[in-house]
Amino acid sequence: MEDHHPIFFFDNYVASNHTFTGLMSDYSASSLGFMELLGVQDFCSSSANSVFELPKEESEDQVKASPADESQNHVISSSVAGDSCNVLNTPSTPNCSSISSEGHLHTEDADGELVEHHHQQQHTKAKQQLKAKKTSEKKQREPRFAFMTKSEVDFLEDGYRWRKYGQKAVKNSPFPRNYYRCTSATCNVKKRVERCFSDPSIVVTTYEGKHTHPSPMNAILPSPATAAFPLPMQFNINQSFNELTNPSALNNQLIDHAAFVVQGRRFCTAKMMGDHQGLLQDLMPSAVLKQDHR
DNA sequence: CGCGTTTGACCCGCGC
DNA sequence: GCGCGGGTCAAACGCG
Repeated sequence: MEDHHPIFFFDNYVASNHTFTGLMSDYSASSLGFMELLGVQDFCSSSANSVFELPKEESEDQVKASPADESQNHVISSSVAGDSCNVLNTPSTPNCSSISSEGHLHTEDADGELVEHHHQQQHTKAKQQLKAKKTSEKKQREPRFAFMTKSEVDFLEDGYRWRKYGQKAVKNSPFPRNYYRCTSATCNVKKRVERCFSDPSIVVTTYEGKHTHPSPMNAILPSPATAAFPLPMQFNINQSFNELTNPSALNNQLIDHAAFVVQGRRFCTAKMMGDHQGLLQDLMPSAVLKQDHR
């Protein structure tokens, strides 16, 4: 491993019992320039249905304030109050089992309108059934985990195979949001990728759900380097996602104490930093700590 | 031909 | 109720 020492900047840190929400920057210059993990946002909480999200405006503000272009020196300002983290009981996308159930309805419509009408009836009926089913089910969003990445490429390789299933324009942004699903048959993990409009160099990637299978690329990924970064817990980011989004993990300190290895570079959560490098030990909401070891 | 992407339509929740 | 915005579907299309 190279002997570069990551320098972390923490802004807008918001602490809660089980979660880390904040922005984290790694200023260690990478000769590869592959990417920099700028933020880690954990959308999971210890209570099952709650989802942590940064309100859009605030997260925009956080990133917006990058000062006059110091290439490597992307400082994220903090004008956000400590409660920038909302707890939402988000209703949404249940694991709907029969969205595509209308396929068998297609008939040879030789009878024109009649068949079409019949088709429509069945169609709407199916929809109503779907709706009834949906409303009766407890709406529950899968755990989500998002991070911001400084990268030139939108789609960051993470070891899994994804199929794009949608693209939407984002309000007030010239950059679209892309929706991906894991291609593995039994796996319903989703991934959302969008570029931050206020800083186009930043890519926001959001994962939702848990992989039910190992990464097909596990074998060729670099192993976490422990020597230069002696942290008790290190994850390869491709493997750690399941752990981070595993509900059982939420009850211990995996979330708070998480370190990532991305392309051989090391990242960790603020708590991890605090405990192991003497930084951020007495975190106040919205605390700002800037250390520059350049 | 199989698999992935594109893209317009549709669905749904939410705020007014 | 209506419009808006986000999320998803699925037919058409492209590519190897």
